[in-house]
Amino acid sequence: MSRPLPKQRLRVWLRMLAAQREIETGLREALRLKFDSTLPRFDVLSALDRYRDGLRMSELSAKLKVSNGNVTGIVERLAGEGLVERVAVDGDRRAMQVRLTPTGAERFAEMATAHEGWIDEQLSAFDSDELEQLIRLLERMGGENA
Amino acid sequence: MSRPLPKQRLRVWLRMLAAQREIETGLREALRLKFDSTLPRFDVLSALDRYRDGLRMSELSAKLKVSNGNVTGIVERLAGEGLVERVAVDGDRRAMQVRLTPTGAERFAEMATAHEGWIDEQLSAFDSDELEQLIRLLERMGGENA
DNA sequence: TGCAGATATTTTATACTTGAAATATATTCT
DNA sequence: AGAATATATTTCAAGTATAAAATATCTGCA
Repeated sequence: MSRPLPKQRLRVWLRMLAAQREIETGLREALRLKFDSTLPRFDVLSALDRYRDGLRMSELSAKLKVSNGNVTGIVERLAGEGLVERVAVDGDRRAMQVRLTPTGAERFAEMATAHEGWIDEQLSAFDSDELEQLIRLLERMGGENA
Repeated sequence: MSRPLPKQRLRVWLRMLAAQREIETGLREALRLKFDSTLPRFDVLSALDRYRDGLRMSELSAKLKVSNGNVTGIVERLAGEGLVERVAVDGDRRAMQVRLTPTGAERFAEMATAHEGWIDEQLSAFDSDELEQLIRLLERMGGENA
């Protein structure tokens, strides 16, 4: 005799929000204290680290699933810090290619190491099997995505 | 021969972020289109709906786990829409009690019904057993919380 | 009583986020 | 070529979010 499905689903959703918020709060603070940075900036650096040739603004916002205007601001700040650079795309004067500077790459490497450690702590309660279970379940959440 | 634990944990985290973002994007848009409202506002109304006598600003921000200043702004807008009201707490002139207006209660009831339906859709892939599994796993995520 | 410290809330500065409008450049079609 | 349309990006307005400073009030204690 379990509760009705819709309520159960709602409960899962609320629990997920809570877990996420808690972990994110920790990450945000750690990033601020250790690197004087933020999660959105980390996300941008992370995407650019994976694509060393750089990405266009629109590719960047597509990868991160945030709006174009949003990326404009974050990249602007990262450029101000000397961590990324914007170069003209030849053949299309509308477009901008963004990529890590050497400093940015170095910086990101440090941040990524720390980041992985923090997540490892936050999810330390789970063993390999449980993590696999989680992945499988989470992959089916929302819709038809990777 | 599975991948190292820290990487696996990172993968779970990233997958969780993705799922959450996707669902939230849908919710946000639905709330905007159907109710000309937002998720943060919904969250505040939801908390006040559970505590019909009202909550103080600080109780509200504690429940929602957002900063005090943040709640100030959201409540201000909700008050402007006539959905909540702020009343002085007698015995403590520093404090403010916030509660739903009748209009706010009505409005929230509609929103809550729709909200539950949206979540039900987003998590429609899961049956009762899987939802229980998810709850149990998510409850262990982060730290020592409910 | 009166003041030192604690508490409740708002204000401020800064950043992030979106959706929509604006700008600039490309492309397509006749 | 020139106009209409499409694409890439930025700008804008509004809202959300935090941390820290400022206000206002309360409490406990000398």
